[in-house]
Amino acid sequence: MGTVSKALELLDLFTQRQPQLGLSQIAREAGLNKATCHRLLQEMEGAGFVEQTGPAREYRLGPAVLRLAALREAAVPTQAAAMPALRSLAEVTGETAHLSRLVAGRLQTIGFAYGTQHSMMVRMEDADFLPFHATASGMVVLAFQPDSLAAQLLGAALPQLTQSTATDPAAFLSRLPAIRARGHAETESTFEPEVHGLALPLFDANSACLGSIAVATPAARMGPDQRQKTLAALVKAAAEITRAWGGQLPPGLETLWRDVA
Amino acid sequence: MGTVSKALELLDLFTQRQPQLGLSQIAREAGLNKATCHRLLQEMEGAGFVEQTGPAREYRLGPAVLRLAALREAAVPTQAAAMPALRSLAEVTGETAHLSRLVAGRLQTIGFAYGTQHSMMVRMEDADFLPFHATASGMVVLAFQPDSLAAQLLGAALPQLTQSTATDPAAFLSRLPAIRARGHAETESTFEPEVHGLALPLFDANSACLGSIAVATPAARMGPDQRQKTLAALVKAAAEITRAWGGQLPPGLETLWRDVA
DNA sequence: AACAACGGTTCAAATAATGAACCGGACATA
DNA sequence: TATGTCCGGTTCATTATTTGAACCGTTGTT
Repeated sequence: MGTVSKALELLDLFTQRQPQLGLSQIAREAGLNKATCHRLLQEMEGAGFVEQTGPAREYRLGPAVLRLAALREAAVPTQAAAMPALRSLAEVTGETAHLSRLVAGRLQTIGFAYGTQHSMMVRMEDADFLPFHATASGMVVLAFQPDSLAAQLLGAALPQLTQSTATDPAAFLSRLPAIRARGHAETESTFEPEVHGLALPLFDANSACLGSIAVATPAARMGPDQRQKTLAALVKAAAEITRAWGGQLPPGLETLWRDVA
Repeated sequence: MGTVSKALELLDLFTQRQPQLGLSQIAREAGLNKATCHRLLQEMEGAGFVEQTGPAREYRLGPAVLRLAALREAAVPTQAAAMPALRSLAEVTGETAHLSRLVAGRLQTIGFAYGTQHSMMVRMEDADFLPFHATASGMVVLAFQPDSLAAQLLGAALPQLTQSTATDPAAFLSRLPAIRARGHAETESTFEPEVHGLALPLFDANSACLGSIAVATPAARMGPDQRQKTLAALVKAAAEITRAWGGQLPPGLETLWRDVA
């Protein structure tokens, strides 16, 4: 792996929960030598991608990334184009809707919206990575990848997040064709107890699946009626976002979804 | 210069006007070998920082930057914290307000807002770099840097953008003390003909100037009354943003601004 | 006083980056 | 159709950079 990849991987260590990291911690988590990390961080600091804060000299993401994101959104308005459909989805279902897409082999949260009816909601965090094996989003995205790619993205070690989490990669992969045939993925309590997930795939212009749209519901509120309503709203939102992104549904899926709605 | 810096510099080539670039063009503009560029871009593509589009195989910024920007804003809500004051500034003055900050030795546009009264406005673009020598924002930021840093940031070659643009670095630098004493910078037709600029500095917790807030007005609309109104609104907005950012005005400036308003 | 963890630095050894030349294809010109 | 040019991409011997164990000074704890 080249130096540049190593440097960019360091940026992945920053999360909502750990927005600031010390040098030693970065080196530890990245599995790199402290001196190497220091040099890489120096270079990235010079470009404004990270900055050092306060007396503890911790590192955090720098202001240069704001410019890049603004340019990206201006060139390819992925998030902005999807938000109306996402908000409408949250409103109609009354639940938490979220959007994720495949970025460099991981599933990245792009946006989310809350419904307004209920006081108890499934909480989402922006800019997170979702585990493929424990979320409806991850499952549906994997289900619509070529088999070998799906196995590769899934990886070998599946952390057990709840009692219901799948932990055997082979068993997990064997369930993907059924998801593909159904056109959506459904989970309950695989990511967090009492959280129900329902996800549909999103496609690019070549009918390749590059993300998903999903609704997360407290399990107690998910019955047959709510499930039907959620599915119908998801189909509508998925079609709208795919259109907004200039995507193309793979053959068969359109009719499959039409029956649901 | 290290490999990482070279790679990150490639990202600077992408702008609003050139959101997509071919390999040869990137190599040319960056002054690097084509093979080197190709390898750097490959690595960045693997991390989702750039992606290749269509049959021409041009490169553009990738979706990974969105996550970083979201995290940055969550950790340090620079833009979000400043937008209310910026919008209010645009509304009160009726003109185009914009906010910029120093990032890796350049002045980067962070946000802007338009007034609503007029149909003719000075147009702004987000995520641009502003020239130090031809904008009120650039001048006021330089004026509040240590002398040696100001000279370094300014550089040696000052492109002549209009008839009124300053082109001699030494002469330009000699005017900075007066700007610092006045507490604001003013330009007319130095960046683009018939555009008047008025800018105030913004400060961090150590009273170091890290950016500016400015109002751009069509020269035809800028008279004594409008100028006074704009200055007063700028003082208010600058104080508000400095406070929101946890900044500290340098001694003397507060009283200086109080007289203006 | 002893210890551990921190951020940061050093320098010989190991490794990765570099770039001139090259390839095949697309396009324009003649 | 022949010729030339520019494109994205690749190759590989040469070169220069990256690497990491050991180190430094500081800080906070026991």
